[in-house]
Amino acid sequence: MKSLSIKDIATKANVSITTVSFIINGKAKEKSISEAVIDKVQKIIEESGYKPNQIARSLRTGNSNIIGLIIEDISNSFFSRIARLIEDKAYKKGYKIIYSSTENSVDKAKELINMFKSRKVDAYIISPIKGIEEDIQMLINDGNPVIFFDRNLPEISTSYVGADHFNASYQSIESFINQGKKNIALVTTDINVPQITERYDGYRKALEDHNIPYNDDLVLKIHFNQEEDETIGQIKELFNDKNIDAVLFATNYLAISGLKVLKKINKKIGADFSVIAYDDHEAFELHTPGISTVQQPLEEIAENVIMLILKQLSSKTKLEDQQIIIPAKLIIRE
Amino acid sequence: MKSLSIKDIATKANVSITTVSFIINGKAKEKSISEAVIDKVQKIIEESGYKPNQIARSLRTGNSNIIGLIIEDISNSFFSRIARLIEDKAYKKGYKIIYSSTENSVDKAKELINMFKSRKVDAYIISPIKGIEEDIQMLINDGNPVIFFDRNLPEISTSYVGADHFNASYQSIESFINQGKKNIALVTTDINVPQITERYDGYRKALEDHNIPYNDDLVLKIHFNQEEDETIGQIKELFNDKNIDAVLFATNYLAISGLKVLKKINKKIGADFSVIAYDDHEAFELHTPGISTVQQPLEEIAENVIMLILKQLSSKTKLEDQQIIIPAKLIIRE
DNA sequence: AGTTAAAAGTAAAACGTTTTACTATTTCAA
DNA sequence: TTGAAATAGTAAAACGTTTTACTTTTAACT
Repeated sequence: MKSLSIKDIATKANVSITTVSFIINGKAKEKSISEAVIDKVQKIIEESGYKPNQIARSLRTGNSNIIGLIIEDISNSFFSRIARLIEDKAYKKGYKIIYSSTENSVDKAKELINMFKSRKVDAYIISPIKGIEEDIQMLINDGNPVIFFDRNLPEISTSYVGADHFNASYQSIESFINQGKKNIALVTTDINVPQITERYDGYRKALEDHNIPYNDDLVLKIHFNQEEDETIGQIKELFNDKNIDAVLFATNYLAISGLKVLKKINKKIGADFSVIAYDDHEAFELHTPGISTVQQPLEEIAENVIMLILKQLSSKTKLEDQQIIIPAKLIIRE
Repeated sequence: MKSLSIKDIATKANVSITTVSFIINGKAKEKSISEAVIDKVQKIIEESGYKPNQIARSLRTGNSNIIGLIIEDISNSFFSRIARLIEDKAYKKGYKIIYSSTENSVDKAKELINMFKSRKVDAYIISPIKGIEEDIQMLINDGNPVIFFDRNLPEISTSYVGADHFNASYQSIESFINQGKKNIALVTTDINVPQITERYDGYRKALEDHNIPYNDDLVLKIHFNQEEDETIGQIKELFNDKNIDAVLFATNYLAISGLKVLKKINKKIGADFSVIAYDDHEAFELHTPGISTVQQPLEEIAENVIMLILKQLSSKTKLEDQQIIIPAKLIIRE
């Protein structure tokens, strides 16, 4: 069964296609279409269940009312929660979100950008990875609104919304130090983006400011794409071989791997071994004892992302780039 | 900067639009275009970075190479994990997935269907909710491939892939009984879909088969859309007021609320109080003691969904409906 | 009574593709 | 040397909208 077109409606109502189009788009008044005709056409549309073909519409107008969201991995709870919030807020403004995961693959990221481009999404919300700078610069050059969140690419100048990773990390380490810890480890990834390096910088600076010598042996950089088993092995080595009394995990999935290790080697979290995880997760609240975490302000991040995007979409001219850094919250659990 | 069109390429190559189109779509040979021309055009396409406008393409061909995925909530780990798997597999076959959450709202579900429809997605993968039967029936009548997963709607006849909820639930309860439990509670939701009612039926049947009287007081039906605080309150009441030695949670988020209650009232899981959760979650593995769970076969579900969809998409005729029920796995953790 | 302005509506081009039906040239067998 | 078949390619219609520029009718004012 072919679906109805504007032509069918026009025929049924005995008016021109143009008239129907004006009515659909709420321009009837301004184009001086009579009440009688408006009512008639609207009734027919209602009864027939006609919905305009968005593809034809996009082809003609050049925009789609769709915002593309590119993230690392939708099955990571940080991203899925933020995706949900962004979707919610965009939806209320009449925008739809389509999202896809890069899985940290440069090739897939590029393909996704191409797919979104050839589908003419109106704007891009991206948690970027290294290696796609050129592609993104092209998007920007072509006049597409692009906004980064969570991660940033210093080479690209565009708006960015993210948490204050440096300070969150600094404060975490400081809280360890205040508890009297001296041998503080950092488990992080080797992804080379500011969002991650800032956590490292915060770690280092906090040690330095409190006159604790930095020890490279206590920093474990996990390769970003490896199997969890391998990660667990490396963390186990760290915990077994080094003398450690506190550890900061730079992402929630690293923390989860770390907790699995602790369970396996039967090491208890307590007075002589403290843990803080970056990015909250349901497992941390439930854990006994509760795992302290750095909570990213998801709601605020989503809010600001959407706010910036919508502002740009409704403006004729290119707005100035903004860097919105939102403090993260250290949640201490016992 | 306007993006290139096929026309630009044709002009540059000094050939017709038709020729370029044939080359792009790999029909050059069959349409007898000479090697020389093919090479020339391909080189130009390569150099210029031209990408066909998918919108125009969709408008003309009537399909989009996009599959719409409608789920309840992308921030629920069951859905986000399955979404990721489906996305992965579809991607490898050249299909893109766009997904959106219904949040258990009939209105939003209907809107999503309309949005997908007006964007001409090639197929629909839906975890359905009550109240959208009519809309889905229309999709099917219009000849769209539709496949349900996780949940089913008995009124609609279409393919379905899901876990064997009845037996999973039955086995869970049986394992309680084998441990000598007598007062077994069920915490479930009041969503009225087979996927949920089967879990209830399995619970009841297992009790019955082992001559344990069914007690309505031990079944708590949580309203599907309420705040977590309220849920926690109700579960707390159940745990405090009734004499219970085991509990099956029918979804992972209910189990998480339940674990929070246990932590709060300081009730320990152990010999005299057992727990099984439906749908695994990282928190369950990490929990001390580990929480036993019914693991849904995510990989197989995703696999079968995609397999059925692709089969339908590549077939001219409507294939017969299939109901694929996959056993779930009871994981006992100590 | 004649002019102008407003009201009510429409024809047709354009968006960027795919595809059908066609033309013109070359090859080759009889 | 003819004519059929193969080769190499193209013009134009169609997909379903939006929008510009236009026409016709009615009303309003001198």
